[in-house]
Amino acid sequence: MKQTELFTKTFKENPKDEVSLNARLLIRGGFVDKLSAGIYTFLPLGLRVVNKIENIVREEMNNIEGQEILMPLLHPKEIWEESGRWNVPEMYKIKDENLGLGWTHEEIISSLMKKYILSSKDLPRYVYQINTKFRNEPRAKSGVLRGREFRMKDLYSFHSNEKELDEYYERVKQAYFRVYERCGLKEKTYLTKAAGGEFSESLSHEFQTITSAGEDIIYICKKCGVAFNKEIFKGRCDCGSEDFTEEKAIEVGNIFKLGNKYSKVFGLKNEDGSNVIMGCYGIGITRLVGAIVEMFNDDKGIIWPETVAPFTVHLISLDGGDSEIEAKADEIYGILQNSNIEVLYDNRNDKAAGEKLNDCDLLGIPLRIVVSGKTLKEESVELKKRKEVKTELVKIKELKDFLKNET
RNA sequence: CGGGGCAUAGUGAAACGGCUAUCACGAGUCCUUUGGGAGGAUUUAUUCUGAGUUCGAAUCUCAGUGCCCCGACCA
Repeated sequence: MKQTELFTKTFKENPKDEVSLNARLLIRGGFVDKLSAGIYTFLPLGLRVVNKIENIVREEMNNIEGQEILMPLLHPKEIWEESGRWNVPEMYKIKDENLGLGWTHEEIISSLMKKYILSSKDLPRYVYQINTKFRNEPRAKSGVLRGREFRMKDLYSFHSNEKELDEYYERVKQAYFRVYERCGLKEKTYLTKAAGGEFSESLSHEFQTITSAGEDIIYICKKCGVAFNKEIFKGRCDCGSEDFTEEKAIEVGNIFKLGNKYSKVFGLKNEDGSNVIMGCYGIGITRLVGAIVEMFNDDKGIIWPETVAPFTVHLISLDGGDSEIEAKADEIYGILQNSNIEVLYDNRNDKAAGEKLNDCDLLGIPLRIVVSGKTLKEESVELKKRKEVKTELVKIKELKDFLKNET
């Protein structure tokens, strides 16, 4: 993608009033535009990141036999009255209060499955969607970390008995860890025991990523590494230890054993009359974008992990209007494209070198390749990784092979 | 939902109740420029909305709206 054609814009100044680091960097870099508190447009750069993350999540859900569906966002009042959750504060109501905007989908999936699960022959079932959620937040804040409208993956599992749920629940846990690993968050993400909330009688598990931008407090057992959310923390770990570290963390996922709570309401039954057992599993996609930004940045901008970066290579032409250098940069752009490398090509010829380089740091694409008169004298280009300081010259002839080994 | 702060070009800022609301950057046009935000010329506003005080309001008062932060809440 040529940067002259890319629909976005970077900003030199931090947005006024915006304290949250992810909001500052995402807005300044032109990844997102804020329409209102907690309501964002994802511009091409930001959407590429969202899509990268969604695809990682999709692959991992498919790996545990999840099947993707897409549920509606307009929800009739009646279906929510079944479970008694029509009047919760989260619900945005529209159309004279006969429709609500979906803030979660237990009711919808349960009433759907009522038609498709007629006996234990139809079990187990694992279905998920990646979709928008609306939530009437009393206080949207912290950039994309807590929005009133956001992207979320929600997986629902249906089983004939508890044992089967328990087994699948463990598989989902592992799949979630693979998602966080692939997003670069593994070291800082802890499986955390938390309250079940209104969804579940038993406890739930959260996946909490340690960051000062987080709004939860968790206690991590120094002995066994299990974490506890402050809301249920009793000062003593299951392993017997009472030695903990306290951390601020952001909840990047949450899994629940719903048991028969919704199957009872919506009449999901096995042939012997017992209730179907359910689990549900959520990952906040756009929250993950924010968490990654909070985690990976420096004073110049974002440092995307390669797996979620909007592009792999940022090619920068410092040609000074010199048509020979420009032609050479075009040629290198072609080489990169032919190698199937996702490349953003800064071919702007009306920008000073400093502005291009600063934009490059702000956007945080993992690998920078500079073409200039200086490098062309050596028949080379200059490579620099965003997360490193050192640069190196690579002969243009050898570039293709070099990148094959790098990426 | 309680508490606090803020609201002026696209962005960031300035302006004692009083002169034509100022500056920087950005953006448009023309020229010169290109290794860390370069220079010149020129263009770029309903001071959030509504009411009030006053000879006179960006500035003071009241109400509303929006945004940010703390707390409460929170798949």
